[in-house]
Amino acid sequence: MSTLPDFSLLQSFVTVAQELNFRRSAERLALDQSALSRRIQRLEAQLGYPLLERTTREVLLTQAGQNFYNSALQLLDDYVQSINDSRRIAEGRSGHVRVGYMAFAATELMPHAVARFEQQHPDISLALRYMRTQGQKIAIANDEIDVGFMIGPYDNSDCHSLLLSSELLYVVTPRSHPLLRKSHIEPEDLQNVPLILGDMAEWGEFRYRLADLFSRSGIDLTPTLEASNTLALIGLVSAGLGVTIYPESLVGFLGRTVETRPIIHPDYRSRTVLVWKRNNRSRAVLHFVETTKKQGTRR
Amino acid sequence: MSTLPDFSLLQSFVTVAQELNFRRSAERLALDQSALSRRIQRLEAQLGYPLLERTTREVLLTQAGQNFYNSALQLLDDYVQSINDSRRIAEGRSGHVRVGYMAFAATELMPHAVARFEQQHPDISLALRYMRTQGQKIAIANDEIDVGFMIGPYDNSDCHSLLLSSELLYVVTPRSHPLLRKSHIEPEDLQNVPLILGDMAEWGEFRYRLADLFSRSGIDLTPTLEASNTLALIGLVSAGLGVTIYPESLVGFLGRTVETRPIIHPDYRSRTVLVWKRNNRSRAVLHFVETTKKQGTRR
DNA sequence: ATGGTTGATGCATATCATGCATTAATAAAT
DNA sequence: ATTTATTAATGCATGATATGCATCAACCAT
Repeated sequence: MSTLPDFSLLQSFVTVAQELNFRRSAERLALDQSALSRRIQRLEAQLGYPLLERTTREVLLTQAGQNFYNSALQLLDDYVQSINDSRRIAEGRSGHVRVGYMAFAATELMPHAVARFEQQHPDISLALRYMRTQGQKIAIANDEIDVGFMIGPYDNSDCHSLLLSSELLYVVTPRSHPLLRKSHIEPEDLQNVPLILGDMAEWGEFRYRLADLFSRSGIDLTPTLEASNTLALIGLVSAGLGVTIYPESLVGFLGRTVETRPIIHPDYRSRTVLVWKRNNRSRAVLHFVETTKKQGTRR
Repeated sequence: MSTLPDFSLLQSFVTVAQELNFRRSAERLALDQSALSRRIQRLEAQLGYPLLERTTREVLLTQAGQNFYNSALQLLDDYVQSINDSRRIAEGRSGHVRVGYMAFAATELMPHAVARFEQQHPDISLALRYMRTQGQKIAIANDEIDVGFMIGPYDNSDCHSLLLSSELLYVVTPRSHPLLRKSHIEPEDLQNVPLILGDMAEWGEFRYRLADLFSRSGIDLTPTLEASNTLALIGLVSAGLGVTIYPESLVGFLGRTVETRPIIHPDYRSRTVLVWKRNNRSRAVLHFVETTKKQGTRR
């Protein structure tokens, strides 16, 4: 067989296979019934075997025709798909990176990385999703995002982890509070001080790590109040109901209704890492990691 | 895009992508270089994006061209494969029908239909599978069999159903039993008579329908014994442990160790139907149905 | 027996792809 | 710097192919 039957023949056959009637099929294909009849005859001649059994009153598929019909549908679908895939590449969307980030990276780390990356790679599109740390871990494992800005460290043999920042922790107090007499806070200073923290649903990772830190200092970190969002959190602190603990990355975004003091202790730092799967070989993702890496680690 | 680029264009592009030289490619394709140049131009025009970057001295693939080249190779391969698959079907048996049957059709209905069909269509092969009614319903839905001889009626909008037989039900008793005084049985006669039936795993559909029939007569049809196969069933009846109920189609295959009496009641009949999917357009299947239909409905 | 519908066929025509000749561009050779 | 050789693109006449129209044969319903 020197030539493959053309797509117009495949599409014609698919229509006839569905209608089992030449007149209606010709109508669907916007051509004369006689032209359709000849197309099908040409197709069967080129293949060398019949696809249809027909009288002037009845059209049926042969077994080969049934099989060919199924294949033809798949072929046509794959073809259109490949044309569209190549078009996307031609139109400049040569890559795509799905980025997850949590609150601490939302103020500087992620925006700076994204801004720099888009400047250097305008042809690669990004999809940004706010997601708490635990959710990012799952989403990376499930290939729902490519990279994640999360609280670290994160030791997972399936993933790379890049340290982006290691920040001081700050105590946030009402405008008038005994702790403000000191220029900096030691963990022991927080013993028996009413504490207001974000709830576990949103701040789980942070809470878990704080509890770990304080427990090593022999301090039970049980909040007297919890809040679901930062506005409520800061509102409660402003009202004098207690203090909270913030990473440095968020301190610059506080209003004038509260005061802050750094916690001085070699271990009391908040780390943010960029995580991505070891087996993610996407060039776009590797470009993103390179760009973020070049920002340097903020200390 | 109203038309898909034809295979001759794909094949031409694939050759150019491999040679990266129009003259050599035209030679391979046995056509004039100018014709090849226009083919590639036509292909790029229909796709709407460039596949090649070229001067009079150099031909390169664009990113889209690279991607399209990979897809085109796969498509062409799949196409040839599907043509050959369908040819094998066309050249081998011109058809194949997968037939399911359950016990009641095993003695006459299915064998007669098969014998007649093979005589009329020696070119179509059959695959017979014993399968209880419920299993046949699933197998038809999952395209594991084409037609099924099953207990009916079976009302399913996705399927055709052809009534093949409507048979009397018989009571099978030991050689000596009080019920044998009567020439025929009425449902009420079975009240309080020990009953032995096939277990639900093998006889589920029959059991379900019997229970429905008897419940309408106010009779609780709970067997005192169950058996997994007919040999055990009839053995228990012979031994005087109770009676069972059989459809007419199986009565002729009983031994001399038991006696039978028909159940006379307008509703107490066992129906066998042939079922096949409405969207199964296979000519072979339709022939099988026609042949079975011509046997007439046994009453 | 008649009428309506459907797939196939003959024929003239429209449409499209090709080969030939030529041109413009470009790299290699001098 | 100039010349030569090679290659992709273009104009044009021609050949090849597909189509629409009219018609026919087959077949089912009435």
